[in-house]
Amino acid sequence: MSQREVRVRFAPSPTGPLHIGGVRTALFNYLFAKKHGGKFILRIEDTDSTRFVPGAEAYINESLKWLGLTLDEGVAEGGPFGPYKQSERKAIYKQYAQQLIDSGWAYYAFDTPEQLDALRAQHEAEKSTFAYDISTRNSLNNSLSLSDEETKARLLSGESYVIRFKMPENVDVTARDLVRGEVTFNTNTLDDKVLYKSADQLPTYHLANIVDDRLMEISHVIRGEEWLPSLPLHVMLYRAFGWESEMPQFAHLPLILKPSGKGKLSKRDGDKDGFPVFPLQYVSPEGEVASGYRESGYFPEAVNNLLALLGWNSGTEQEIFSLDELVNIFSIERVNKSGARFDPDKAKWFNHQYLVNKSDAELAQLYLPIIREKGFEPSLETVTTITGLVKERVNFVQELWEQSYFFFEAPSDYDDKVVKKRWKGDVPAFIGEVAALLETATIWKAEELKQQVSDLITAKEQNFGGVMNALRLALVGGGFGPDLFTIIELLGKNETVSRLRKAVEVIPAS
RNA sequence: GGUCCCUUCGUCUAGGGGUUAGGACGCAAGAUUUUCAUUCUUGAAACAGGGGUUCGAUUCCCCUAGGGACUGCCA
Repeated sequence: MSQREVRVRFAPSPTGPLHIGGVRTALFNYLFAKKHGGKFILRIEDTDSTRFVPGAEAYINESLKWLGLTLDEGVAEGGPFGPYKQSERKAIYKQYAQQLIDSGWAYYAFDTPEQLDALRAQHEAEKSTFAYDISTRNSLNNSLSLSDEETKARLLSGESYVIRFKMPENVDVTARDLVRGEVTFNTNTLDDKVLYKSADQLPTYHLANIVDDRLMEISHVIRGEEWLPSLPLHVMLYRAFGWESEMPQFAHLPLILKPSGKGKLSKRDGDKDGFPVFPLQYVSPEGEVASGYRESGYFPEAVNNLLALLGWNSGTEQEIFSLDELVNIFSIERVNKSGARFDPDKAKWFNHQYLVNKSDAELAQLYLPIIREKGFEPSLETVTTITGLVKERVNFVQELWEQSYFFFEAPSDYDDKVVKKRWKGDVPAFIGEVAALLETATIWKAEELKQQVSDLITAKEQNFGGVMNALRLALVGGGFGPDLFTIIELLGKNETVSRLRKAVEVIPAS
């Protein structure tokens, strides 16, 4: 590779929230840039004036920020190659489009969208496909089929037009892709793409992308595989401008596929598979709400980690990586070619790993607001202790409550299945005896209490497991929770005895 | 339909001419914790098919099949 500075860009269009496929592309760009000591740039591709969505750009920025993908240059960050928003670069593109016209690589076309739609419909009816290409361009309304006078007259009259690329005939275009190797296309299968539209004085993606990557000195274009079909067009554009020898290198990332069914994951998949497709919760201008990883309780580190392993792997058996570790170990050569199906279960597992690895105190800080919302005001130490007791069994901070609510309030109902299995025979009566025993206890320590209860069980010839489960039922309302005597110690004598008495009174023996 | 891309357990993947084809998620069983979870151990589970090349192909080549992307005055 040359000595050229690595400069990569993430170039979303602000037509809505970013989805995790886009986030993954951003992440890989970031990792690649940082790995090579280069720059990570955000460029807003808002050349479609009709699809602008208010708030989308802010959403993109907030998402990157949440994930810790720090930008070196961008709309808000500025930089020596600005502006970084294409709608603010309007004046730049026109001359490049003109350059292509002048050199014969492009032409004016006056066909209206309606006319083209009609042609497409007509061809479809005849089971063929309409393409604006070498086979049809001479019979359509453009500067190739019209006389120079006619073209000039139409332009002068202010008739709206479009500038199309004149795809040359029968050229094999070979491009090198960093993940796929060489890819070859023949220009006969390509059409004359629109590069510029007079209606809003803006280029289309294709022109803007080439011009900006050139002007911003982008060294590597890392984008999704959905762009692979336009690679030959882009190469031809570099060729047409005479920039081919300094063209960026390309890497097309495999797609992220839906967990169920077929096809690539899309924004419209929303929450229907029970997991978020967006980094942050998104409320559309129409008021529709789609959930986000952040609001669902995912840690940003976990999201980065799980996304990194979708389409890339280190070649080792390590699966948990911090962002810094990823930067160190990332390489584009180890990116996979095939699409990866998103696995919601594994995503949760990743979050679990990060959650468990956080200190009890740190998690307690995150858990405390939830407890307060429920109306309790425990000390941070208490919450820290409780968090440590149950964190192994949850994937998300918000699940901590369902695993530990009984430390704060008595169960209001009891799991039927457990009642049926454990609350029978002379067990309820014996629980009453345990209550009486505990009431007289003088040393309120888990080990001590366990000893006393065990002695009572032995003396009364009860079954240890059965009694323990019944106690558990009475104290937490079900068959779950951490070590029982730890719970009892934390609950304190009054609360423990009162819960046992209440259970004996309230739960019908079966 | 056309063009291009892809194909190892259900999923994410390692591997790569000779391997008991490895790991992770999930699933199942067992152990331990005289209670729950954790943890541990074990198990089931894959080279899409057919042709070559080769002493030998899961690995290299070709074909078929399957999947995917693109096919807009969208990105």
